[in-house]
This record gives sequence, structure tokens and C-alpha cells, in this order.
Amino acid sequence: MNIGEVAKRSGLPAKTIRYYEDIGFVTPARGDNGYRSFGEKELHKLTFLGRARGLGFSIEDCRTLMALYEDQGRASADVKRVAQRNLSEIDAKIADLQAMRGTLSHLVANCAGDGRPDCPILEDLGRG
Amino acid sequence: MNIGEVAKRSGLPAKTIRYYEDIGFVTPARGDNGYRSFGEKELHKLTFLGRARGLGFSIEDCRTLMALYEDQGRASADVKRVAQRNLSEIDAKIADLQAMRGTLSHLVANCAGDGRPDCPILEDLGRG
DNA sequence: CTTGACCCTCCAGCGGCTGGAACCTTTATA
DNA sequence: TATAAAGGTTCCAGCCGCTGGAGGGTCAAG
Repeated sequence: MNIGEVAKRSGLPAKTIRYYEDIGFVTPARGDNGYRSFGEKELHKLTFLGRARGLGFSIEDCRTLMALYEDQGRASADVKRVAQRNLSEIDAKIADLQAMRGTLSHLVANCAGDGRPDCPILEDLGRG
Repeated sequence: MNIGEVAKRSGLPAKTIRYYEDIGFVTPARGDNGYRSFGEKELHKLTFLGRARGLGFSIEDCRTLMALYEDQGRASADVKRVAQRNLSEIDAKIADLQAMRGTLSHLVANCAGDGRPDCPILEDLGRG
């Protein structure tokens, strides 16, 4: 399987797949023409990776998860720990964004948004 | 005022202030010793900037907001437009994160997290 | 034999800083 | 007065996770 098909089937851009090879995530074989040649296993890995990234896991987390995935004797506790840490990071980000959102939506709501120069948004930002 | 004091009073790291000078946000005078010399106006600008960044505005948005702030005849509509766009970007990010959070917390909740290898988190990620 | 789709490598850049090296200046202390 | 600590300077590199583009090679169809 060439990179184009793997890209299609995994949902990852070819560029990203090459990058994942660079950082040692997959090591596809090479044909005589120099083209990468992927098997089902590599495709599966990449799909796993794409999903994990989609759930907000960092590349390093993915490395850990991948290793656990391939270790038949792993303890689910190890996986859960990684996932829970990710979950709290996500929660922290959501909280940050919601705090921003609160302030900003308040300001937006109070701004006339017309041709006059008076603007509570700028007033707030400029409060020294 | 040297950079250290501006850093303290604006809440921004000195490094960041130097960076903001690099990208043309402030242009402090220089003393004979080469040290940056900030006035109240620069401090105020930096504080504005810090607040705007804290509300999630991009550097480019900040540039726009700063210009509007300094333009006494601006229309509040122009400011509001920028703020609203930022608000929808924040909303989009929150929605993304909440989708992740939903899936992930579901998986975490269903993972025993003990010494056994069975793990719905990995199972889900590996679903080809 | 050419066209066009695919593949390759390598380098640069995104945003917004941040760390560190290597150096100079000012201030406080012994 | 010597010196050490605390501040300032520049410049270059790196963070994350890709992404774009240049400049090429390869392959299948017409």
C-alpha cells in the first residue's frame, strides 16, 4: 500500500504520516522505487494514532498508549492513568476557555456595535 | 522605567516584552547604556496587550484592537466584530474539547483500572 | 511520448513565546 | 576599592505538531 491509500484509509494527511515516520511511530518498508510500502499493521497503527490524537492525547502520550496497546500483559490501570491525566488537562483547558468566554461575552453584550466610538470592550482592555 | 519594572507592573515576562518589541508592538526609547526605557504609555500598551491576550485574542487581533483603541473616532462596531469572531473561535474550541471530553470520560469510566490487561480505552482506540 | 497523478527529500514556517549562551552595566556589600 | 549579585543586552535555538513548497523522480494511461 502506498502512502496515498494509507492516507485515505487512515484519514491522516500523507504529510502527517511521513512526519510520524520521522518521529519513529511507524517504519514502513520501502519498494525498489523508494516508495513507502505499508501493510495492514502499519495502517492500523496509524488509525490508532489518529484516534488518540483526536482525543487530545499528545504525541508522547500516544507513544505510551501504543506501547501499552502492543503489550498484551499491560495493566489497564496504566492506560487509565494516562487517560485521566489527559482528561484533567482537557478540563483545565475548558475551564480556561470558559473563563475567557464569560468575560468576553459580557463585554460583547455591552458593546453597542454601532458607529459611535464608545466601546466597553476597549475600555475594559485599557483599564490600567 | 527598565524592563524589569515594566514586567512587574504589566504582569508580562521581560522576554515577552522584548518579543513584543520585536514584532513592533512597542518601541521603547533607549538609554545611553542601551537599556530599554519605558514610559507610562508603553506600560499601558503592554498591560492592554496582556489583557487582550488573556482573553484569547491573537497577536494580529491585538494589533487591530490596539489601533482601534488609539483611534478616537473608531466605530465600536469594528471592535465588536473582532471580539465576536474571537468569541466564536473560543466557542468552537470549547465544543471540540467537550466532544473529546465526552468520549474520553466515557472510556475512562468503563476502564477497570486494575492489574488486568482488558482495557476499553485501548480497545476503542484500536477499533479499525 | 507526453501528460498528469503520484511519490520522494529537504528546508522553512506557523504562533507565541521561552531557554540559554555570552556578554555588558549597575548596585550592594565586604 | 574590589567584587559579586542582580539586572540589562543580543542572538540563536527549540517547543508542538504539523504544513507548505521547491525541486525532483516514478508510474499508468492515452
